[in-house]
Order: sequence, then structure tokens, then C-alpha cells
Amino acid sequence: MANIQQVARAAGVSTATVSRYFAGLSVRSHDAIAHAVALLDYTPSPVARSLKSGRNHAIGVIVPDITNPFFAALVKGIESEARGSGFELILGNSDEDAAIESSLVAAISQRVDGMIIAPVVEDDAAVAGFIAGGSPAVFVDRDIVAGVVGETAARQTVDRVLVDNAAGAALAVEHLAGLGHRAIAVISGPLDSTPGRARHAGFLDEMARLGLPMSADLVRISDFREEGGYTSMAELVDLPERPTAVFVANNLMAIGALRLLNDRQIPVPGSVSVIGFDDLSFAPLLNPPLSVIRRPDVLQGATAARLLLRRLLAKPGEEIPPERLSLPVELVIRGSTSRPNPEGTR
Amino acid sequence: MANIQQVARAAGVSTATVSRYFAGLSVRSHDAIAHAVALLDYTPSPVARSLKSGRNHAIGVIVPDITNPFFAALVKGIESEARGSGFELILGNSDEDAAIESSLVAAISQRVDGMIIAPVVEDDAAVAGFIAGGSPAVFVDRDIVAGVVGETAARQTVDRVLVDNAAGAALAVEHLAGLGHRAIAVISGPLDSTPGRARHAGFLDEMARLGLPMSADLVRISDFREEGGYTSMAELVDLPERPTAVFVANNLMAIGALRLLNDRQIPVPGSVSVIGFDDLSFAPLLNPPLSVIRRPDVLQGATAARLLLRRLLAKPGEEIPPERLSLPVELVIRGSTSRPNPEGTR
DNA sequence: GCGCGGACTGTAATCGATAACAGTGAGGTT
DNA sequence: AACCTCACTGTTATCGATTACAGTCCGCGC
Repeated sequence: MANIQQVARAAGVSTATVSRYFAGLSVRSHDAIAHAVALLDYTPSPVARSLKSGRNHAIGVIVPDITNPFFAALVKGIESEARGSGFELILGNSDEDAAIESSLVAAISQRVDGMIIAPVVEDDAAVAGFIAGGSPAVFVDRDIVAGVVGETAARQTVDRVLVDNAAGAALAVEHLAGLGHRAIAVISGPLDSTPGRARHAGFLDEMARLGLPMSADLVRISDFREEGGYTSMAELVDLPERPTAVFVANNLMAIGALRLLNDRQIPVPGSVSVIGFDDLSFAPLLNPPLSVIRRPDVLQGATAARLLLRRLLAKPGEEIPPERLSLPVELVIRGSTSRPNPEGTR
Repeated sequence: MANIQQVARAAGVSTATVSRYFAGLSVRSHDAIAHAVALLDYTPSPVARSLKSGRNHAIGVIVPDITNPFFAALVKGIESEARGSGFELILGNSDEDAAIESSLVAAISQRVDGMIIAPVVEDDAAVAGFIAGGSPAVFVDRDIVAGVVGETAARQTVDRVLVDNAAGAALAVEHLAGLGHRAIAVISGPLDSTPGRARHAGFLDEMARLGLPMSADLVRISDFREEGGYTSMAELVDLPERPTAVFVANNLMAIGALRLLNDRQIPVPGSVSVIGFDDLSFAPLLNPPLSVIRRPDVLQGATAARLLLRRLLAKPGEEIPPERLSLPVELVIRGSTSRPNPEGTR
């Protein structure tokens, strides 16, 4: 690849003039430079530009699992928003592992101008360091909790794009209770994650508000993975008093739960109603079609990207107060939830 | 972030010595430097290193649609392979659009050392330029065809990781024919893509080999998207002589096709058998469970990454002959395929 | 004591671009 | 004619690291 010196020589000007040409300033030798550029197929080196300017024109995106359709949709939303602005995406997949997440953040923090992070846990020193270093970040599905490393810095320059997890969980409980269910179980995600905790709390609060009984047996804390949903559901159906309905706190665990019910040939919703959190494009085609709490996934990514780009494109000195957005969720009723079967639970 | 000068000053040595310290050479002031580095929290700037060395320690990954579970799995495979080697991933989503793909390649080609591309079409000048510039690339699902821009350069330095598309299509036909189907339709992808063409040809060849009748009505050329599968299936079921089985050449179109059948309440496989290409984690849970031709998706990504890294890590001057790997596919029989219903097609 | 080799070190050029600064020359004004 | 202004241009330092080259210093052998 040609460099600016070769172009300058070919056009008979200095490198400064070529640089100005690319900055859009008016230049006497405009045509000669254009000709030399075309001839040599020259593009300014982004690396050299980065070094000089301190800006990378790249944003880091860290997700726990790109094969989870929700995160894929999130990345798609981010991508479409970033592309137009000339920012590249550097992607990291943390595999739901906090240590990997940490090392990913450390590895890319000098190559990006900002990050969008859907964190595994809420306390990550590498993320805190990135933010403390003055770089902007946007948290997806992670609120800022007190007493955590880097909390102070985060309150100032970190935007958050959340969904109303608690309301979603409440919506699910309300729906099931409205159908007549009383013995409602929950398969929750890790409680040290924002969505895990918020959905769990939303579930319990709504159960209490409706005066529904809640036994410890009916509460399973799992891991947001398909296998976790599978084994948790196995534990629930083996209970002496099997629940008539289950709220599963994310999409992968819901798939795992359905798979267990399928394997055991337990009719859904005949014997157990199931409702998940996070929609799936193929949810209507499942057997039975899965009722879910849906959130705007692509939009959540696009919003995160927009908040980040707003900071990155701000004029120096411009103060931008951190945003905390909460996107609405909705109940999508399909075939996996129905009235409880009066003939008993088996 | 501190720079090498500050570290050098703090340790009382020159920048060259600090640089050598990081290169692992033996240095008298080892401890003083280590101390200064820890104190200042210094990490060498990857941008400055890139500029000096000409290597970016990044690989570009371009996929048509990250929300397609196959590509998500592919990226996961690439990611896990790249992480260990200290290479970052720069991701681009082309949205199945050749022009976007082109501009993505152009935008990142100076920021990466190599690319893994799952191309939309087979002829892309930007990709050809990247390769002609001496950078290695790996094609996923795209063979090198004669007469295309950059063909010559590509033959020398481009590895390919394919799957045996034709064999997969033949396997599907064989399965359906074995069940007794004769009127078998196909919903193919774009014929200017390698998998589109190879699966299409594999289908037609096997139909001919088995002596099964083939009418133009039964051949639909679509676009590998869910909506395309939906509309193509609508055309097929409206045919006066409705086929008893359909081979759908990718996963998203298969979902679309199932959705149409679902919407029209056409029993599967009672009225029409359906078999897809590319498995889905939730395929067993669909209604009915979808029979598919399966390929090793994560492995395909990991393999592509390994081939690319092998070139990137090679000693200068080392000649590496280009590989063309074809991974095996397998038939997964589930509930969406059965014997044709003798009572007719409706 | 002198010279030599080996181990380490500092100086300075370099990668490719940008931008502050100091010209340069054409055109207009007095 | 002298001078000023304006629009553009070239020279050069700079971003942060690496590395060729040219030392420096120490211990050892003669």
C-alpha cells in the first residue's frame, strides 16, 4: 500500500498538502493529487492516523455469548448504527466467564474509543480501569450498583440501556396467575447479574403482591444457559408437588426447559405452562409455541451504539450527562401457557 | 495512559531499554523497570506497535448475517481460536448485501492482518484488492471460481473451508426418495453464491440419478432469508400439483417455509415433508422437529481461523500452499419428514 | 597495565500521518 | 512602486514504539 510520501512525490507537492487535500481543505494542486491518489490506489493509514490523533474509530463490543439470539440481535443493532458513523466493531465473546471478559477488555481497551458491554457480572476491575482512564462505555443489561469497583467513575461517564426486567417478570406472573395458576415456579439466572437479580426480584414481588404461595422448592437459581434450564426443569418436575407453571428467566434456559419436558414427554401446557424471557424468531414454531416476555433487542443495541457515538462525536469540552434508559417489554402469549389442568399435575 | 518515555524516566533508563525489557531481552535494570511499569500501569500502545511493525494483530470477519445461528456459531469458533493467539476480531455484518460487504472490506483492510470472509457473492473487487495487496484471506463457504476478479491472486494465498454441499443435498434427496417421495421440490439460495449453486446442483443431480421427475414449477430460487422461504413455500403449496416433499437449502428459509405451512395449517409431514440445510439448536423443539442436513458449524469457524493464523504466524519467506478443505455433512432425521400420504396431497 | 570480548545501554532514525509555524506569491490598494 | 492581504504551501516536530548503530563498562587473559 502506498503512503503519503509517494503520493506527494507523484503529485509534486509536499505531504502536508496531500494531508490537507484529504482533510477537505482547498488545495491548488487538487487534480494532480487526485490523479496520484487514483494511480497509486492510496488510502491514508488508519493506524498512523490513530497514533497521531489518539482516536481509533473503533468501538469494543463484549457479549457473553454470540450464539444467543438476543446478543446476536444486539450486535446487529450496534453494527448498523456504527457503520454509518465510520466506526469499526471489535468483538469479544466472554463465554459467560468473568475472567475472560476481563482479559478481553484489557486486550482491546487501547484499540477502541469506547465500549459497549453486556457484562457477565457487575464487578470487573478491567472495565472499571477502562472507564477510570476516561473512556466512555455503555452498559447493556447492567445497572451501576453501589460499592463496586469504579462505581464513582462509572456514575459520571457510563450510559446504561436496560429493559424493564422487573416489570417483565411481573407481567409473566400476572399472566400465569390470571390463568388460574397458584403453584408457579421460577428458573432464574445468576443473582450477581443485573437481569438475573431484577427478574428474580420482579417475580418474587409480584407473587407476594398477588398473595401467591412461594416455597423455596419452586425457586431455582441457574446460569442463563440451555443446560442450566434443562437440569433446573428436571428438578422442578421431580418435585413431590410439581408446579403447574414455570417462569424461565431467559431464552436459552427456556429452550433447555422445553427440551427436558419434551424428553420426559410431559405435555406443555397440559401439565406445565412455560413462559420465557426474551423472544426468539422461531418461538412461534416451537412445540408448543412459546409464550414470552419480549424486549426490543435490535433497538437496544442500536440505542447503546447511539449513546456511545454521541459521546465519541461530541466536541471536546462538551458535557454529556449519563443516561439511564429503560426500554419497555411486552407480553407475547402463545401456546405454552394455558389454564392449569384440574385433573392434577401429572 | 502512560507512555514508554514516562516509564523510562521513572526507571532511570532510556526508552530503548524499556522496549527491550518488553521484548524479553535481559536488562540490568529489570526490577526498576518492572516497578515503574506497575506504578504507572503502563501497557505498550498497540497502535504505535502496529505502525512500526506493520502488523495489526487483528483479523477481520465478514458475515452476511450475524443473527443467522450458523454465522453466530461460525464467529464463536473463530473467536475461540483467535483469542489464544492474541488476535482481535473486527466484525462486519454485510446484511447479505454485496455493496455493503465491499465497503466493509475496504474499511477494515488496513486495520487487519487477514480476513475470514463468508461472502455474499463470489466476485468482489474489494476482496480481490485485499488479496492482491498480499494479505491472506480465508473463504468460508465460497470456492474460487474461474474468470472472477482476482482469481489468480486468490489461487495462491486464499484458503477455503467448505462443506460438502452437493453431498448434503444428495443426502436429503436420497432420504426423501427412500421414504417414497417422487414429487420433490427445492427452495434454493442465490445461484451466484457457492452454497446456493452447489446445493442446487447436488439436488438436481441426485434427482436425475434416481430417475425422479423434475418440473420447473418445483424449483424455486430464493435468497437464503426467512421471508424468501416463506414466499417460496407459498408458491409451492399453491401449485396445482403440490409436491409431497421440499428440500430447503438453508436454515432461515426452512424456518420461513415452516412458518408458511403453520400459517396455512398444512400438516407437516402429513401433507408435505420438509428437510432443511444447516441444523439449529432448537430444531428438535420445532413443530414438527425439523429434519436437516447438519454441518460442523463451530468447527468450520475454528478451522478457518486456524488456517488464517497459520499464515499470519508463519516465518517470513515460509511458503504455505493454500488449502481447500471440505467438511463432511450428515443427515439428521427428525419429525418433519415421513412417507408421503397416499390419500393425496391436500 | 593493556587490550579484548561480551553484555548491556543510549542516541537517533523510522513507521505514516497531522498541524503549528513560517514562508511564498498573486492580486489589490494607496 | 511599495505595501498589504489572502490563499495557499513547505518545513519540521510530533504521536509511541522499535531497532540499527555506536558506544560504555566490566572482567579476564596475557
